[in-house]
Amino acid sequence: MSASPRTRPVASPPVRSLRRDAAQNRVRLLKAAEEVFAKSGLSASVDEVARVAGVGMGTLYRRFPTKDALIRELVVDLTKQILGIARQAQEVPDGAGLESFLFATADLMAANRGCLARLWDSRDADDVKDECRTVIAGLLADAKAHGRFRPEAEIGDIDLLFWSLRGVLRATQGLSASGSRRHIAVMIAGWRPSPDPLPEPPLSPEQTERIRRGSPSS
Amino acid sequence: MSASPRTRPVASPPVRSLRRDAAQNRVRLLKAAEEVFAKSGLSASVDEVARVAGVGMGTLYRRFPTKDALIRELVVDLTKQILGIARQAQEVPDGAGLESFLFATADLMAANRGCLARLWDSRDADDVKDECRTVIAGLLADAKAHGRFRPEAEIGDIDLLFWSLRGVLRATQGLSASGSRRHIAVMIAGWRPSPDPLPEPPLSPEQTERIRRGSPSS
Amino acid sequence: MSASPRTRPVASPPVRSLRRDAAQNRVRLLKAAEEVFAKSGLSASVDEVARVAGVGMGTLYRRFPTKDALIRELVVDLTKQILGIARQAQEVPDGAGLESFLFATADLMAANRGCLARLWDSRDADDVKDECRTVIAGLLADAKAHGRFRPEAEIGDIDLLFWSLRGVLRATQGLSASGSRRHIAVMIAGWRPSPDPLPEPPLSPEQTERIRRGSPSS
Amino acid sequence: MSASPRTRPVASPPVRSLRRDAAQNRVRLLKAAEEVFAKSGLSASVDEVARVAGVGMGTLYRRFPTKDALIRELVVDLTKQILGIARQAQEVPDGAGLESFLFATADLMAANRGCLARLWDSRDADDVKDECRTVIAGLLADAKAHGRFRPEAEIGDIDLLFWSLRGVLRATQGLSASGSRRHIAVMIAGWRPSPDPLPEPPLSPEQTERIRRGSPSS
DNA sequence: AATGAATGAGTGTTCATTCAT
DNA sequence: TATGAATGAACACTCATTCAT
Repeated sequence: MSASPRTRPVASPPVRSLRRDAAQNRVRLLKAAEEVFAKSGLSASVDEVARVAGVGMGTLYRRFPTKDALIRELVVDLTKQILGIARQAQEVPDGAGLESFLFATADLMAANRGCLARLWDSRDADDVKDECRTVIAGLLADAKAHGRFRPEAEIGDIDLLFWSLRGVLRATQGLSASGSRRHIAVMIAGWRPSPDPLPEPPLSPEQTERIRRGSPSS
Repeated sequence: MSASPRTRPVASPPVRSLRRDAAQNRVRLLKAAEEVFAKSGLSASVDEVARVAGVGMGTLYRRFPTKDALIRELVVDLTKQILGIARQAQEVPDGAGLESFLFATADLMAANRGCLARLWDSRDADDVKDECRTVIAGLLADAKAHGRFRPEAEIGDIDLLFWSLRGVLRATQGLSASGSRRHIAVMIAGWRPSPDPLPEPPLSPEQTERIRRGSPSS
Repeated sequence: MSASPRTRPVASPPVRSLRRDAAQNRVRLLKAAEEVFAKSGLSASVDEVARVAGVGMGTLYRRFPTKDALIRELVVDLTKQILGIARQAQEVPDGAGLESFLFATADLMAANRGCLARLWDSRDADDVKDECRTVIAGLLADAKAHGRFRPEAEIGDIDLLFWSLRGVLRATQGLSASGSRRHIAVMIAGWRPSPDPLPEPPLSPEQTERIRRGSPSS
Repeated sequence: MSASPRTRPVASPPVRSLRRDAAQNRVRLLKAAEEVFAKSGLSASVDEVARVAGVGMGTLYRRFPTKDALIRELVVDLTKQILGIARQAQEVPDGAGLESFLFATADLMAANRGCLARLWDSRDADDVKDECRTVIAGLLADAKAHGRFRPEAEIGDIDLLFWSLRGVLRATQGLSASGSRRHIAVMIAGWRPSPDPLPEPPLSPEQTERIRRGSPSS
């Protein structure tokens, strides 16, 4: 809090930093949005968000031009955290990175249910998601190389896995993350190498892409 | 089913077809609702449903007293079909009934995405769902007895599986059922008996019940 | 009920008589309308009226071109009955005709509350009402001549009295006619000749007329 | 009230007049509602009220959560004014308070016809109405004690009187208050002590209560 | 910069009236 | 002719967004 060496010099020009209270309001609004959307879904009113944040409507709309932009910001934040987790998982040895990534992400999502509905099927934070995807692809390759995942597993299967996880999290709203952890555990078991091949082919990359690039639904 | 003498000749018109029109409209409305809700979610407007069905607002409200009742009807119809599938699955030998039930249900749900959001977390058609659950519990016991499912599997895990399936179906809107079939295949593989125990405990029956009896969310 | 001399010959052409069942439906509808409107006000739906009458909507609209016409018919019927009472009151001796007319009319209205809201301020049955007014004017003159009513009483004061009576009947819906009878009694007492003149002038005939000819309100 | 030092100079604008606008709109809405309901009845649409007030629908609903609440506010306002009049009437000597109360109330109601339909048969402002009733009972007792009202007069008869007054006011919409004043004058004359007893008994308190506590009708 | 009042298009629903059967 | 299903304009009310203060 003191003027430590880390503090960015006041005059730094490239990103015009928000004034202290403005930034505070921004954070407050994001927290309130997460809370409100987690409780009542994305159809909750912006008035409710502003009320919980303790700011006026005008302030909300000064920080975020539309309700959609507010949600998008939640999505971007969450995506960035997931990317962080994925990168940490790269350090895990013996091809177990993917698994630890999945469990950690499930826990993170359980604590950030507000914007899950928009997490994987909107064009928000596409660059971050692309990077995330690259890292995950590496984790998957590593897992397969170490014999922890079936060789048939493709990156699109991780999409499937996340979509299914979202379904579990949506249903277990208000409960602990144990449901989603159990779900992840079963899915990982399903992806372990096995003499029985999967009877169903994977989604084609085109299909997956169409979904990932899809417009945000209601 | 055969052309029995009782079958009225196709061309006879003047019999009392008033009801037939009404029934036609009913079906048209349900189809339109399924289509519209599948595309735009349950928050789609009833005007849109009526427009797609090609009828006036009043007709919709003559058949279904509220928008909710319309959705409920979709849910009830689908639940009944699922129960039918479950019963057929009871005939499948060697403990494979559960698996064929899961694949068939995934296909059915893929063709009826409109009301999935209400399928498992509303109190609609509770009696049918309860019966469904009983049949499924039998299928699961059978599968476990034949060594096709882990002994740790509980009925609540089937809930988890359906919630995850809903997530996949929601994400793959507009696509074929292949994604959901692949997901089911992986999950079944995950439930196959294995020396590695699942690291996570199941949801308690109380938790599952709380979700199943929950109020319809947005 | 027998073919008495008074019975109009069946073949009489000038008014084409409705077929028996049609006339029955007409009566049933009027009774149902009276009942429904008395219970729920004139804003009750025509569906309800048809339902209570036990006929279809089409039948209702065949007999009465609009809801308004149905109400008007109730008004006309009631007005005719009031005219009948007024004429009978002409036979009462000693200037007491007006008073007996008022009590009798109050009772009649209490039993026909359905259309009271339209009774005195619409243009329905204007000819009958005009005749009614003439007879009442005679009763009033008679009452004044016999010293039973103040000489200051004018025909417009009878309008006032009926309007006030309607207010009482509206308020005492569901109760007996005793409230309205008491009200009439007090008003008659107020109109008895007295040394104290009324401090307020009567409504001008123009004002009264404007109300009587007013458009039907909601 | 005088130009005290505290009075802020008229021209000072920047003080915090947000609330002033809101209050202005509130008053404008109440005036518009009164006007619209007086002209078209309580079934007039809220759009019409908003239009006449010159504000958007949202503003109306910001001030009053439902149409009913708007009407209720009119009722409450009017009831409070009536209570004020009743209290002033307590100062009138010689038992004439009730009469001056009745005339003043008739004038007030004539200027506030919009919500009369709800004034006496809803549970709005019940506490104010109860107090009003107590004061009126005192006025009536005083009038009887001074020989200005028949001893048979009961508080329920004042209800009757007000119901009848409402009928007159409803009918004389668009006219001056002279009709209602004349009506009050006649009723007061009718309640003057007289050797002729009223031929009808009063409403029982139970009956009156049932009406006063009745649900709002259409 | 912050506030919260104002806006108005949109929602679910009703109901007088029409019309196919 | 009788039926009741179909119609659609109208209603009460909501909410994302704008704007005066």
